[in-house]
Amino acid sequence: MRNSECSISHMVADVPAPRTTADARRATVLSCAIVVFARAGYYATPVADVAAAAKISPAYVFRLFPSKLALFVAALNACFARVVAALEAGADDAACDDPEKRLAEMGDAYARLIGDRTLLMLQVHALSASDVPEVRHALRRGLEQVVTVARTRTGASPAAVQQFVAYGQLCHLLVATELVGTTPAWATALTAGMAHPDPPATEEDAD
Amino acid sequence: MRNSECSISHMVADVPAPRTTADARRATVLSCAIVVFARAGYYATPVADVAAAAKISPAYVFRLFPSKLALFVAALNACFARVVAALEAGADDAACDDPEKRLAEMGDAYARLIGDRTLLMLQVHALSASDVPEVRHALRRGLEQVVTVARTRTGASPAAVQQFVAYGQLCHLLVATELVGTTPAWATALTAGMAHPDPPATEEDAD
DNA sequence: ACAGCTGGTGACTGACCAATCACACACACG
DNA sequence: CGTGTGTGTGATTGGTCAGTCACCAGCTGT
Repeated sequence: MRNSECSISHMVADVPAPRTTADARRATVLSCAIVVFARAGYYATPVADVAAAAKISPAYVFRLFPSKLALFVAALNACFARVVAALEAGADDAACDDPEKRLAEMGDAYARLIGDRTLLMLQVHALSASDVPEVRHALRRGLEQVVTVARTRTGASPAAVQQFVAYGQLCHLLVATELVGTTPAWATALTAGMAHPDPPATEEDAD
Repeated sequence: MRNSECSISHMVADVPAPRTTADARRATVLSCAIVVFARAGYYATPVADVAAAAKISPAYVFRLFPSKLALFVAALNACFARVVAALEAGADDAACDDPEKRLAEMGDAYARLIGDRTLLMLQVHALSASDVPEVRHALRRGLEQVVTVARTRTGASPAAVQQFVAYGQLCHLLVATELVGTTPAWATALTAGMAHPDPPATEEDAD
């Protein structure tokens, strides 16, 4: 039944990761966790779903991460790391020195990043699970990074940073309620000026 | 073991709500559901907790509401009804005719309403559970009411309404992460100008 | 008193799920 | 070949929870 010797090439994607280091596995599990947790949130997604996405057994997830909570917090931290990186890249793109301009460029970069709902929904779910201390602390750390990078990399005023975060939250609301694609006339006031990249349709909305 | 005949009066507070109509019960269960669901969210709170808060058996909750989902959606609708009522009251309080002023008054009314985190957190949890169609639709209906009342009762511009909702969401973020009471210096930019009434401490934070 | 109706519950079930553990497999290095 | 080390899993367990059902208890009309 083994296919070691019969290494004919029509057996594709059968043993996807035959042997890796635990660290590499942890990284892939983390990426899968971001995607899977972003779908239904912390409480509604069993670790078995993450394991299936990473194509390993549920038991091994618990060897790579001490608990479901630790896995979720790690995924949340990775999520914020990506967000901060995108924000910094956006700030770098802005050649202009005007703080408002640079902040607007950052906003565009964020809008581009969350074209797929993944990183956005993970933050929404984390906010909902913020009664768990570890989640709340991770959330605050992430928000601190965002505020810091917005302040230092653009030189914008506190009020501008506040508005930046507020409209980011508005964006979360509109995307989560699916008010971006089909705007029902009463919501045109809310979606106005929201620079959302037109056709998301990346391949992760399969299934 | 029964205490039917030995109805001596030292058994106080034993049968707290001896007999009511089902409609009255439904109303109390709904109020309790708002409070209890606001604590940990839809997936993390069993209906038994709502039943305990309403001092009835879990089985009876399922007689009063067809399912846990229906109960949650009903609680969410009641939540938005209270929010809209508070917003309208705030608009009525503003004697001024200036749209910006009236909207600001509405914002103050909202800040006052969510002095206790209950209605706020329920909205946060609902947003996290918005992948459930019924929840998402209830959320959109609630948001529609909020936008409509903000537009019609203040006459504010669409951009002002958008900002109103955006800063409401920012308020949700700050309260959920407990960034309002102890602001860690990096977050002063975010909490600046947030008119949060100082001592919440209503009696529902007992237990 | 008895029937019929409505408020209310104990006890159960079937499913799901986090976490554990003994074990299997692959590769080292001697 | 044997022993050790690290990758990976099947099977299980203990617990929780949504939803159901048979049943009880009080009220009303006759």
